[in-house]
Amino acid sequence: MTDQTQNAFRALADPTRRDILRMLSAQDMTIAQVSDRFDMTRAAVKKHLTVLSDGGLITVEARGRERINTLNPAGLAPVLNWLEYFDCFWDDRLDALKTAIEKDLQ
Amino acid sequence: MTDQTQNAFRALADPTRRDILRMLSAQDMTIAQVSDRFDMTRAAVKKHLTVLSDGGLITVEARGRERINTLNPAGLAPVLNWLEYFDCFWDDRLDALKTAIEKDLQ
DNA sequence: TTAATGAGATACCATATGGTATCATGTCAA
DNA sequence: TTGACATGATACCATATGGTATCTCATTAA
Repeated sequence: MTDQTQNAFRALADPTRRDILRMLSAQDMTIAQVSDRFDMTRAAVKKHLTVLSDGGLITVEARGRERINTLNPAGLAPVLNWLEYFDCFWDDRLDALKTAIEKDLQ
Repeated sequence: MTDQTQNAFRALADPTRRDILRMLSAQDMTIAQVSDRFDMTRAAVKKHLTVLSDGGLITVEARGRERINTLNPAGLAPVLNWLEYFDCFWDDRLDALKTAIEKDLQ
């Protein structure tokens, strides 16, 4: 398996990082903008962004003295690819899965 | 989101645990059987199985003095549910995603 | 009954992780 | 030029994590 698979799974393992991804899905943000939404220091948020970048889930682009963080949905590919391996089980137990999803949504 | 979401993502974050899930997709296994396939102690494997169980990704059933570990595909539901949030981006960038998946498969 | 065996429980260790504080650097604006 | 500001970098801390060793318990087989 590629290293990206591990890096992506690791990046997704933290709830703060998953929240950041959702925020970035709405709009690109600077580090300061992301930090404003969390009760932690900018340095801590910066660390999370580095992990997300290592996982290929975001891209960072310099714009003057700012750094624009952008969601990179393609970075989820290794994760989806790994999960696809279990598709055959979902065929068998699709009903149970759907029920579980609906329950989780409640 | 439910606690199961966090527990499931955390369980998937370790490569050993992902390997265990793939093994269990082929057949149910006792702790000893799983341990035989890894270069680590039974106690370490047992810890991983506990994390997988906490994440709802496997079920454990006692049979005599053995414990049968079984894959629970439905436990992936919270993960899939979370990932579904990004479906709208995949619509936009489906080609890039497919390319990324194919690249990851190589 | 008595070992042998599969698993659970606990203590312990090294390192990774998530966080802070602090200082340095580059860039924008007056 | 000179601050002010967004970010980078480093050192440091507490706790989580992945691992081992060891002991105990329950069950199976001789």
